[in-house]
Amino acid sequence: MRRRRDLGSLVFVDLRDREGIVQLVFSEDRHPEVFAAAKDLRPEFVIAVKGVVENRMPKDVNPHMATGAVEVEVSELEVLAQAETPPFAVEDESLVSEEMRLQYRYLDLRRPFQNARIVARHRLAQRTRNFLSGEGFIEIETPFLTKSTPEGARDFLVPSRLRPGTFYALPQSPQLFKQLCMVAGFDRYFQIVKCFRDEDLRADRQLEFTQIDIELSFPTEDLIMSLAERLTLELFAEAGVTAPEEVPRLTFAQAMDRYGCDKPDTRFGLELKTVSGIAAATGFGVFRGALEAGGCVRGLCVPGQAGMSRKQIEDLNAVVKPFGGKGVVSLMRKGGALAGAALKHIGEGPAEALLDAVGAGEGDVGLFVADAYDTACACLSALRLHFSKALNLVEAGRHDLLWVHRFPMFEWSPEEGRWSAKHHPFTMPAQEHWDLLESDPGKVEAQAYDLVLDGNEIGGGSLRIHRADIQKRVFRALGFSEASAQEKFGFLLDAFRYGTPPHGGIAFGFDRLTMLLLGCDSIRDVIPFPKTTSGLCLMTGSPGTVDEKQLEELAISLREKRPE
RNA sequence: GGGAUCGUAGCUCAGUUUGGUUAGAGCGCCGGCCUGUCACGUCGGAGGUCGCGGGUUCGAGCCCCGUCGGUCCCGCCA
Repeated sequence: MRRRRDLGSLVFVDLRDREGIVQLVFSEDRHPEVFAAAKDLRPEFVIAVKGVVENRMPKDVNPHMATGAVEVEVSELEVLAQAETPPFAVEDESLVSEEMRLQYRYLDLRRPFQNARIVARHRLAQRTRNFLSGEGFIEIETPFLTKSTPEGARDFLVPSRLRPGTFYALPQSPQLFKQLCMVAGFDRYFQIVKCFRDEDLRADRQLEFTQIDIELSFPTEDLIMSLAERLTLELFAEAGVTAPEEVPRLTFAQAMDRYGCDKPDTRFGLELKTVSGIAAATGFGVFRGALEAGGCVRGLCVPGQAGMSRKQIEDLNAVVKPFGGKGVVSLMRKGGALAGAALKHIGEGPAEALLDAVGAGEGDVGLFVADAYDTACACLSALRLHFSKALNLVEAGRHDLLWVHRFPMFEWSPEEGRWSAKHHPFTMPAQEHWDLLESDPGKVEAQAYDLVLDGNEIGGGSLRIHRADIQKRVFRALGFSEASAQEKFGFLLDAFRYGTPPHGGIAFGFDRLTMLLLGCDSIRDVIPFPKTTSGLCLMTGSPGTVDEKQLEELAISLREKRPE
């Protein structure tokens, strides 16, 4: 039960279940035998009642309540379980810190709106299963206790008792197994499956999370994209969210050029422009320095913001700082004249040209960042998002889906002094770039694609390498020796020797997608029992220490963590 | 690994700027009254290691150092 309203010789009780609420009436006149017991009812008691469902008198109807026209006149009452006063009211309206919600997660989940999110998640999962089954995919389970692989995220390790000193790893994704399903002739595979990555958490990242994992044989990029789009639209429909009419495709290079980001939010403009040519013609040291170092000058126009205060402009530097930006140069057209702190260094003529280049008219401000291309992109992308929030530029109810594809195959890792796979090492390089694998790995494009929803990556995949010779060349480009490739992935290379269909697939971040479709701000809201950003479960207290006996059985001895 | 921010009653918060008598509010809780409530009303009451540890001071919720925990971000997350 939810709440009791005691009017003396008349007691009302709201009775709640998963479906909703109904009002019970305990009347001293009509049922004195149960009336006394009703006085002792308290919130969260579990009760069973018998009574007659009656229409309320017209004046007593509650129009705000789905069941407000009826009530149950109770003649028998049994208290199945009493309840202590909960630490917070089990009501949608009660304000509770997330710490409390996570500590008493079962009470938080009991709240109708939170309960509904978990039910909605179930519906999305079921819709996924039905859709993919209908498309001829079969759900195949893959192991959680598997082998640690290099590349990618940190693994969670599970010690083996039967072979002391050895460890299983929990899968970062079922990637290798789904490819082996293709080798095994399953043709179309899917799975709604937990993945484990021992990395730092965020509002949209958990240590364990759920993917909709899909793989098929004899694919093309178009085939996979079209399948993924149809699945996504099914899920939009299930969630009751209006889907966008088209799903445009951008190459990675185009996305960086226009938005400075590989998962752009396209629901608002503020597109980026490169103005290096104009900037080079000025004597401005900030511009010259960046250009001489091989960088660029890029900018964007924020309409109608020429009136920003000096402090607001100053604060923009703080927006770009976390992304390695040194600062933002701003120019305004205000009252027919130019303004901006750097105007005197840039000069009126070049300033006009810069503002023209980003499309800034009267009342607008142009913001410019001079830096290495990647840094400039990151800073301007951050500025785009900053202004979209500050100026509320996203139209309510609008959702944009788009593909970003043809990612670079490799990115240079300065720490390790080698190339590393941007997607993963099993991604098929574009065929016309195979010759560059040895000569110029940085120019190789991958047949990989990400699906982006409102600036969030909700899915990503690729066509895979199905030929052992290409796979070996990619491993070599990544700096794996023949021996280490064989040791880590030998089973995959072996499998490829026995006839492997071309294959490819995609994986959706199911939690993240659910979060976005339900309009939640945190992935934790759609996960029944999530962990905090420091990886703790406040309800169970995990992770925890274990008995010496358990460690002994595993032949594990603990040692002090070495100071960094 | 780094940055920001928060931690005061069961819950949500004010009080910290400028150290000073007995730390407050709303909700909840407990008790009384109430026959049409549905955020019931009304009268009364209880309830505090100010996250924890140390320091400065005649005196610390308030200042300093450390630590634990929540949240957000950078790095990281193929």
